[in-house]
Amino acid sequence: MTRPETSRPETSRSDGGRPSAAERREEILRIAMETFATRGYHNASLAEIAERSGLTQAGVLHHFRSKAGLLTGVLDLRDQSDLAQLAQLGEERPRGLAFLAHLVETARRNAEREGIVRLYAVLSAESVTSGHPAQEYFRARYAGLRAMVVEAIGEAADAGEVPAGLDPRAAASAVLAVMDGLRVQWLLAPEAVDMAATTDLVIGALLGRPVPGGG
Amino acid sequence: MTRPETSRPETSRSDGGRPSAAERREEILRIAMETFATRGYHNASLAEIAERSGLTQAGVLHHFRSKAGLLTGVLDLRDQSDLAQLAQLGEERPRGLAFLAHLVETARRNAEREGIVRLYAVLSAESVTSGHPAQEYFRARYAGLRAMVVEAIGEAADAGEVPAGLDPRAAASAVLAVMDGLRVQWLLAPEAVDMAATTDLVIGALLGRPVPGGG
DNA sequence: GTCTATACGTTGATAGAC
DNA sequence: GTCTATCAACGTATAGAC
Repeated sequence: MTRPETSRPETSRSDGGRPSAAERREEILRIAMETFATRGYHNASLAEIAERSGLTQAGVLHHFRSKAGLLTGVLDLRDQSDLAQLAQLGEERPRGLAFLAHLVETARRNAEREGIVRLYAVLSAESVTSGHPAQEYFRARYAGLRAMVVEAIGEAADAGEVPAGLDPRAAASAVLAVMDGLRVQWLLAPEAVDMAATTDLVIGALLGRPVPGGG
Repeated sequence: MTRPETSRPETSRSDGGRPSAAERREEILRIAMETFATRGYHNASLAEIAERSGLTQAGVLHHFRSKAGLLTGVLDLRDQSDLAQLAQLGEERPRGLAFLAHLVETARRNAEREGIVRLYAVLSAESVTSGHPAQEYFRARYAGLRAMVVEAIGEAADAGEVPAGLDPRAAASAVLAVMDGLRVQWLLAPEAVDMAATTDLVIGALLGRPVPGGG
């Protein structure tokens, strides 16, 4: 599921010539992602996305039938993004503690991908507003992510790596919540927050791992 | 500290007659709060706020000079809200572990105040978008809250209630982050998330408190 | 203090030429 | 596939009557 577009070979050419329709779509999506991340969905305008794409507004709407459709397209580009890539890993994802370590690693990488961080921070919260076109996307996303973390905690528990009384569902919510919350704090004050270290701190604490240098 | 306005006695009357200016302002702010919480700032319109207030749009702008001014007014109403009431407590706030317990209590109460939860979830994330009028407010808010939690952890540490190696600043970010992140998850799926219990779980884990029923 | 009227920009979307 | 032209709707804000 990494390629939502049906890229027809006869129209796809990556040389310096005129971009194919698929390439245009991809370019528009890339710019739309940045714009939604910077402005939020409602405050972003097709005109701005169009201008930055070197097209007119009508040109953009030739490739995506509506603004909401454009947002959907951006969210479907999730394979490059953030946590959601984990959903792409399918059955090959890391198990148990390794999965939780993967979350920390994701947080670390995200500190160098502000655009992605911003996109998810802004859109996930905006999605709770009434009638937001991404509401179902985020509801499903959180449900899926929670289930994955619950599963990983279960695997770790089977290996005896989790304190006996830990509620896996609460812990899963907590891990995802701390990652989300850190994004906003980090965007507002990057020097004051270490997303990876703090995520690791919480995961370690939940698992009963001794704090570094302490007891 | 429940009355931010300087209520001038000669204009303030709470009988059934025509509302005073101060009462009008308060009513508009209440409705604006709900509207910003439901729609977000950018997607909320003065027309909707006005209609729900029983005024025209021009009527609303007589009391607040601009939409941004209205948002500022809403945020200044923070004494009824959420975490921010802690900032109001000033020197009388609970200390050490009691402060952290207060955060959990706040989360518990918030489960019955969806409007406040929604307002802060939506606006805090929206504030990271470019040029957002509440950006400075939230930057200062997080800085202040982090400092308060750091201080509380320090007090708890002095009482020997904190693991030796715990980084107070990371822990403070983590506690606030988990509370923020839980808000979004809870708004999207209230039955799947227990904000208070999960906040308590994280705080307890960071403090090295044994998990309930386990060890 | 509230209204009507209005100015004036911006929005998303469509129609149709090329 | 991209454009120009156009649209109706909506946005905030102001002026001025009452």
